[in-house]
Amino acid sequence: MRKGEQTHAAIVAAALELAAADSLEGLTIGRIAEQLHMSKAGVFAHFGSREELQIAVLKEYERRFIEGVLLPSLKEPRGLPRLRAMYSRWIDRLSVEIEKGCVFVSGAVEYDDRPGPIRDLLVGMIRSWQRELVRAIKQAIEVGHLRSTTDPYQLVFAMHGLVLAVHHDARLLHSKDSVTRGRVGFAQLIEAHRNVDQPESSHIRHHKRKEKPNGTVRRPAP
Amino acid sequence: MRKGEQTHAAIVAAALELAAADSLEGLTIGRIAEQLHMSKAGVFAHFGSREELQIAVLKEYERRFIEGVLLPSLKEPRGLPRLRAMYSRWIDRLSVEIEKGCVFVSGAVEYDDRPGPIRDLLVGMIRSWQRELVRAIKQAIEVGHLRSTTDPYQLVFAMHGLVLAVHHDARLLHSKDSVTRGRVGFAQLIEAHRNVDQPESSHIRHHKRKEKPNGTVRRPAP
DNA sequence: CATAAAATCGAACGCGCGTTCGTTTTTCAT
DNA sequence: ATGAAAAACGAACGCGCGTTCGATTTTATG
Repeated sequence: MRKGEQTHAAIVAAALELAAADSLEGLTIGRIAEQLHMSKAGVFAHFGSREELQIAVLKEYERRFIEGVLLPSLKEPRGLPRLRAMYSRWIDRLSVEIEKGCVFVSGAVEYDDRPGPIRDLLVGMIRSWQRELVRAIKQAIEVGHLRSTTDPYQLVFAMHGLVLAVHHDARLLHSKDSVTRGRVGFAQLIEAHRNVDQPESSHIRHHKRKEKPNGTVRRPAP
Repeated sequence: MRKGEQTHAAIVAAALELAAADSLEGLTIGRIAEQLHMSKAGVFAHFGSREELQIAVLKEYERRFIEGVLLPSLKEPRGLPRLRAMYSRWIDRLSVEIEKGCVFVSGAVEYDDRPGPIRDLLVGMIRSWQRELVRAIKQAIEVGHLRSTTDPYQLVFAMHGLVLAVHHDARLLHSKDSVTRGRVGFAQLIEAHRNVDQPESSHIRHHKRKEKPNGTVRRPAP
């Protein structure tokens, strides 16, 4: 049974690569089989349907995103440093994927009108990531890095827009400096919401946490 | 020969509708024929190839965009009013298309990796629109509404990102207030680049134009 | 009204797709 | 080493696609 899992993983890996280039909907069992020197039926047997294969690809993509973007950022201190890390690694990942294409971006467009399990999965993943961003922003407000007037989701909205613009300018318009523009845009965005009273570099954060000893501060009363 | 042009236009109109829902690449001659109660061959004969049909659809889309977004905005006075009108009408158009889908947005993703005449046409159209936005921003700087430190294309980049985010949140995430978020984001963006010395409402603009009587000011020395 | 031209049709072709199924090969615990 | 289980195969099916082509209908002009 070990061989099975092995090729299963190889198929997902190859499919992930093809999906990046041609999007999830462009995935073709024949092309995967060709790249792996297998028969179509051999590839097919591992999943039972093309849709199951697409779902496996999407889940693997999210796994890598969490591992490469979210988890390392959580090691940064709460507030702006962590938020900056999340955005920066997000852009980092995108700028690598720009050569091939990004499954989240192309999937978002392809499945915005195609109901089904794939769409549901994709929406769940993006919502989950946005929730993490909102949480990080709320923490940045709590520790005083961002103004309390900042609307967390509005900021996520603008950040997401910048990411989409980076993808658009780089892939469609072949712009060389789209990644730079994405970073500049974020810097300006943060500057506009920065709390001038309490600079980010101060270490008051730690004192504050001692004043409020209960660990998790998410979900302040609405 | 009059009947020919008539059905030709009807085909383009129907195709435009289908392309909005399923994107340009999802266009199907069979579906168009079905909707028009015609035969596939009858539809096909008007264009000679699917690609020619897609090109016709794209050109028609641009024609409507120029007519509905660009031209009315040019009637607004130069500076912030005109820039605001361009963005506002852009969003207006998008919020109508949100029900079905936007050809520019889906096309941008579908053709970012698919060379050919359609991609070239799409890129040309988007570049052209961005050029108009850059020009409007430069004028807003000249008349003193925006700070001279404003990087025109960086602002276009951020605006485009907001538009993409509106499309994304509305179509994929079914967000009710994505259009509002798009407008708020733009307002914040403009506020960040506003020239505090010279409020938009002042009419100094006219005096300035008398001082510099040469009509077109585009392309200041680089 | 006749008639050439233009428009539309219906049937068929080749293609690649996902999927099915019986067969064959490989794997792996005994 | 052996035999059952797992994995991979090859051929075929049905489907919808863009496209072709000869026949047919409709249009517009003298």
